Amino acid sequence: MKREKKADLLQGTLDMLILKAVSLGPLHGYGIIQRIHQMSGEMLQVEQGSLYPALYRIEQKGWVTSQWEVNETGRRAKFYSITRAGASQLEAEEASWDRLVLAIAKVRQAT
Amino acid sequence: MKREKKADLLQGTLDMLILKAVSLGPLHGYGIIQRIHQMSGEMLQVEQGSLYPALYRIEQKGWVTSQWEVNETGRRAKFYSITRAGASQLEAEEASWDRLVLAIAKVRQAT
DNA sequence: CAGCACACCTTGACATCCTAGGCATCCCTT
DNA sequence: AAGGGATGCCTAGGATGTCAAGGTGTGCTG
Repeated sequence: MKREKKADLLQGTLDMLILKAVSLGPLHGYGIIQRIHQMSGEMLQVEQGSLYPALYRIEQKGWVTSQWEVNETGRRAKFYSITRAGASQLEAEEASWDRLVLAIAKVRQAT
Repeated sequence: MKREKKADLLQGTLDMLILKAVSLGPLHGYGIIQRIHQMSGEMLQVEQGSLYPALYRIEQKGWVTSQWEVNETGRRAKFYSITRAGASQLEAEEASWDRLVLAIAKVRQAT
């Protein structure tokens, strides 16, 4: 089983992406994947095996809440909504991301 | 043992930082930590327990070579030099990083 | 009715990172 | 002279997050 080294997105960024996607309005898991894919201009592809554990994790931390509903096509799906705590977590992660991007930019511009 | 959630830098960025630091000239492990710290404007702090395994990994992949030398203060230290393969790996990782930063920026600007 | 998209979930493997140690040398201060 | 701190290397163990690969079921469409 040759493990191709993957790492599409870096560890730690997924929570931020999910929170961002959900912050635009309640959404179910499958839709979150699509929304992130679309928002990123088809650059980011979140795997289901990454998403569902992440959603569980995030819900445990109180950043989102979930409830089963029926979507517009008549299928049942678990809709996630962002909480107040989730919104501030999103802010914090975005700020942290900005700091990291800045720091790495500094390293890269060094001669 | 309460594990404080850390994750100073994201997984996957360390190799790039090390390669960048070494690309400016041969350097030993301890110095790499200091150089990254300094280049980042004191924002990034690489732990020794992260660095040395990473260096071993990177050397195995042929991206750096090492040899014991004596530095200007008379201490023996293992100096790492970047290889041709390491240089192109650095380029690839920087390009990949740019793509990720761009993709996440797109997600974040979505309304 | 076969196949695909939708929608959920779990398991196991894996890489990477951090904490927390250990070891040795040199220099500075007390 | 002793002690501590900085320099310099390393390892072991555990925590985490992601991915590949599987499984389940429903509804639509050709």
